[in-house]
Amino acid sequence: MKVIRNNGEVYEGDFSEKEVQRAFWHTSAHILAQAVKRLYPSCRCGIGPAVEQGFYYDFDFPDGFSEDDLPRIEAEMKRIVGEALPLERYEMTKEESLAYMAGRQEPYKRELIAEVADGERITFYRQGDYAEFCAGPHVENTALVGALKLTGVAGAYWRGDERNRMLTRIYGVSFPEQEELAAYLEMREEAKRRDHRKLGKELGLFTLMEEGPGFPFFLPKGTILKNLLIGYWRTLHEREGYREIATPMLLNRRLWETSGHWAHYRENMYTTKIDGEDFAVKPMNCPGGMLVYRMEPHSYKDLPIRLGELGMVHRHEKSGQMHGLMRVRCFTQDDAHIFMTPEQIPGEIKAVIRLIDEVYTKFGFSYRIELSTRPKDSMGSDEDWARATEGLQSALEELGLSYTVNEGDGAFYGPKIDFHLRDSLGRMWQCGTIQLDFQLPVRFAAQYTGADGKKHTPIMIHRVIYGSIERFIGILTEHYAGKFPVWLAPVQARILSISEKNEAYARRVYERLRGQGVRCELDARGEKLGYKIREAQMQKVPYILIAGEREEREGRITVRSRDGGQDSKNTQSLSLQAFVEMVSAGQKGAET
RNA sequence: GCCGAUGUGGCUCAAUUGGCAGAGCAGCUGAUUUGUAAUCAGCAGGUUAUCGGUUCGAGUCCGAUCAUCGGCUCCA
Repeated sequence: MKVIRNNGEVYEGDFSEKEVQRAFWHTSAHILAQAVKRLYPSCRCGIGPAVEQGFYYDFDFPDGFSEDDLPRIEAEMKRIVGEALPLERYEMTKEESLAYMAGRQEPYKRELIAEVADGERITFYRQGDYAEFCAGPHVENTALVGALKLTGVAGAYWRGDERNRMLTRIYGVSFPEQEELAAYLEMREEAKRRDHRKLGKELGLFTLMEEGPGFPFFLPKGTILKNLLIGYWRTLHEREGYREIATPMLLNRRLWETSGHWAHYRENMYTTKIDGEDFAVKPMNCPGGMLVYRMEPHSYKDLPIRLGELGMVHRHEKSGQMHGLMRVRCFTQDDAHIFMTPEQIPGEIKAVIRLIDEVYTKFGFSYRIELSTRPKDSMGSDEDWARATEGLQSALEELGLSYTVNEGDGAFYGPKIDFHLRDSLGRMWQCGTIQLDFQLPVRFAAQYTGADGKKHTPIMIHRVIYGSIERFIGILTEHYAGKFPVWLAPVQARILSISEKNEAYARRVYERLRGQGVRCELDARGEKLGYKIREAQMQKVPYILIAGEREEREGRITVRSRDGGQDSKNTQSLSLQAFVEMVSAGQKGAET
């Protein structure tokens, strides 16, 4: 497939190449715009780039737009593909293109052109009756788009700024071949099957109620999962020299003024007045941790002090932002605050990065790292920010990790390293974060006595590994498609009786396994075996144990796994002791 | 918060142009005593998210509110 690059050069490559894909999708976006302009001449065009999976185009429809219009547009796009229009690249000066645009109702395009430096050449691409100011690259002909589908409509602010007008964004995907589109749509279906909101309901993990939008209820099985994650976390942190604390949920306004939250984070905080005093529900754990540190004097010999806290925080997120367990209004952070001397910064940061890597690797995640720098609304001196940012950056570089820089995305008190994990739909979610903070210790007048006998201000790290246990559970659920490894499975085994005759034996097996610490359930209902197996498999219980007459005679059980059907690979006859050993081998996952 | 969509028993979904709210699964009762992905029959379950309006009549049309979904913006 030939790609016309913006310098006029023609490059030839396969659709599997990133550059060709982007050009292909970008051309698809132009076909979308061309179709829309043919059907809605009064519509104004914004921008239409290629994205990770497909493309979109932003339009300003003067008369509004609804999803029902998509089929018409899609049909027109197919017509344009059928017309096999060649794409032609040409240049104009800025002045020429502004003059050209003046005759057309395209205020958004004009705005973009006006920002180009004077005297610079501006490229346009033309396909049939449609031409557009565009930096390319493009594929050479609309006929190459063999399969396309418009996948959705959404509002999007012009240039991503919420003060601007909201445009209508139309999303689509396209491929050279029909089969590739079919494969893509099948992938989307699989993602839906893995959706943690669906699985969370089916597996009885959690629920959300109208009475508490954004405040998840953990059901018994979800609570087991949560507690197992916490147990693993505690083991790790004990090994790493952390001590755990628990600070109050509701604290006086004065504390939040000291920390800066009252000034910088107020719109996200739940507040209340009690006996004439303002209180806030904690949106972060750090001020509580600061108070604990400050409670008694410290020597440099005590540092670093690592205080862990599984703290539940509440943040009033705007209504449109909630998303299952991934984005909620109250969540448990696996937080810790590390107080240290400046010399200890590199070692501590690297230790936290290694710990995060250990945990993510254990669950089989690959992750993306971002370094976020000083935001507009922040406190502290430029010098401190520079030192803190440099500290994080050099730790990443010494460990040889690749990362991207996210300008202006830091916390208001310091820069941060973020770790992002992918959900089943390919959306990235921030989980782990390491934030270096020179501000809070000063604001709280935290101190330690140095070797020189003088008072010094410690440096502080805020860090989380899971990020939010809620979000982490959401991602884990999608990652495993609900089939949690044995050590994490809320129910590890379900014992099925075959008839009333062997109910007593099934019950004995159940009691015995429970006594040995296996998380199990008994299904002794008067149903047929096939029915019970079906249910156990749909619940994704790792081991399905059959306790019938034959097993009773031999004092054994038949073990069937949750995957696949009945065959020798999938079923085996075991003694109870052998089964317990098998589970505890899987249980090893809980250890570090 | 913004743009667009959706909201019917616990769950998944029906209900012609506005005309008696229905099914499957789950639940309960009974029968069946079952050998590897759904045994049969009966019963019960609803102020159609909430509030208001139009109409002889509203699940259906209109308005507001709430929640959810796809995005934007923001974030763990």
